[in-house]
Amino acid sequence: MPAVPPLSPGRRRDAERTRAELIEMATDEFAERGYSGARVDEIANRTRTTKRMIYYYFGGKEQLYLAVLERAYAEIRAAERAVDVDHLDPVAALRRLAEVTFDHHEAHPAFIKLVGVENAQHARHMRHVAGLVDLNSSAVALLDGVLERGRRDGLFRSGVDALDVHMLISSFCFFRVANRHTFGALFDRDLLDPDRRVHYRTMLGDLVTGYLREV
Amino acid sequence: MPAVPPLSPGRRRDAERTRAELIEMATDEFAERGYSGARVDEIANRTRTTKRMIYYYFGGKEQLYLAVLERAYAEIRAAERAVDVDHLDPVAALRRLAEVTFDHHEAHPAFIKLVGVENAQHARHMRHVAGLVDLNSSAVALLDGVLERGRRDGLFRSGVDALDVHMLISSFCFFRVANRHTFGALFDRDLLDPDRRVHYRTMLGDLVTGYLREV
DNA sequence: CCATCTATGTACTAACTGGTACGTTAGTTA
DNA sequence: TAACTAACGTACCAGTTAGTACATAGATGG
Repeated sequence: MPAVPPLSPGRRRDAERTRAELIEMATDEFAERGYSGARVDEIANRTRTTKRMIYYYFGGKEQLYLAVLERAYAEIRAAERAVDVDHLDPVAALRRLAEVTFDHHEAHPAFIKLVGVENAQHARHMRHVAGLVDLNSSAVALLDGVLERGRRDGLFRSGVDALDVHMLISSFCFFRVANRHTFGALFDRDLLDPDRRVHYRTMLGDLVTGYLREV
Repeated sequence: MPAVPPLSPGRRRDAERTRAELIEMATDEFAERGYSGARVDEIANRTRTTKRMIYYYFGGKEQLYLAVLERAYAEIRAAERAVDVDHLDPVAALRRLAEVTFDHHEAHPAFIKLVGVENAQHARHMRHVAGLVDLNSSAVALLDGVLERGRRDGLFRSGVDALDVHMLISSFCFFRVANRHTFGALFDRDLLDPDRRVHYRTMLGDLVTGYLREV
């Protein structure tokens, strides 16, 4: 008789699965209702386990929230690493980076909401998540390399800070996702309408490259 | 004996003052803690009156929040009306409009937070505040007039939507205020540092006029 | 100065909510 | 297969919080 797989799919007790399921559902709940609005009971009810397990694995609501933040940023890390801009000319590379951010924001609304939740709390929790600073700094370093290449080639003007460009890209992408509801209510325009997606994606590229171009 | 002023400043019972004070403090509390995070008791404690008055004047937490939202937008309405761009050339007018938005965002962080709170709730309450749509539409109409003038003078390229320009301006200003905490934590840069204020204000003007310029 | 209504304060309650005490079962190992 | 431990579930508690019943004092008109 061959040994059954060590972790069968119908397994009753599976620490990893329970943990992952809690984080998954907690992500939605925290993103949807904010930190204090999120209900521990509701998170548990969405899973196949009980509230008790939140305290067993994480210790409490706050630590669960921290775990959610950590995983959300870890996912972005993975996505950003996939970008390879070295074989593109500076202008195309800049556009590519902006587009990756654009796509990422659109594909991860829950993450965007978590960023909003964190800011509402003055980023108090985020400071406790190790490695975040290094991660994001490297993203800016990548951008800085592209700008440097562009300056050398005489394509970009000098005196432009990479972090400012990153901020510009982020602000455009963030606003489109985060504020779509008030914007829609005030101007009757859905910023996430698929028919306008290409338009805004191109607009962002035009903005960024336009800002870098020599006058 | 002359009659004392009908509404003396030290007046014990003053419905208007009590109402206004409640809205004032509720604005801070809702902006700081979000809708569900805000505590009715805390709002009352910040005023010279009691929680009872919230129910007496507004009916409940939700209606108080609505009153807060309404007043916040009414204040902006007044500020935006003060802008007079007709005597400026299109490029200068465009910069001026962007700067007014920039300044307004910086001066009203509580309002920015309320916008975030509203988006977190899918703008559910905002739809019930009458007159908001007209107000904001007129702001875009103003912008549209400037763009039209610029096109006629051959200064701006055609095919640019006023609402898109408005979105660009808003996104830049909004992000700088709303996300300063996470941005500061991740990149160790305070976006609201007074020393960088002029830089970002100019950057926004460059961005907008650059986007409109013919290539 | 009296009658009346508006504005206000106090003291509650019912429901909610994060957290926990305690018992039980599944998987593992000797 | 017995003993042991990690994983899990139930039932509950204590603190909090939006909302309210009720009493009362200030303003106002006659």
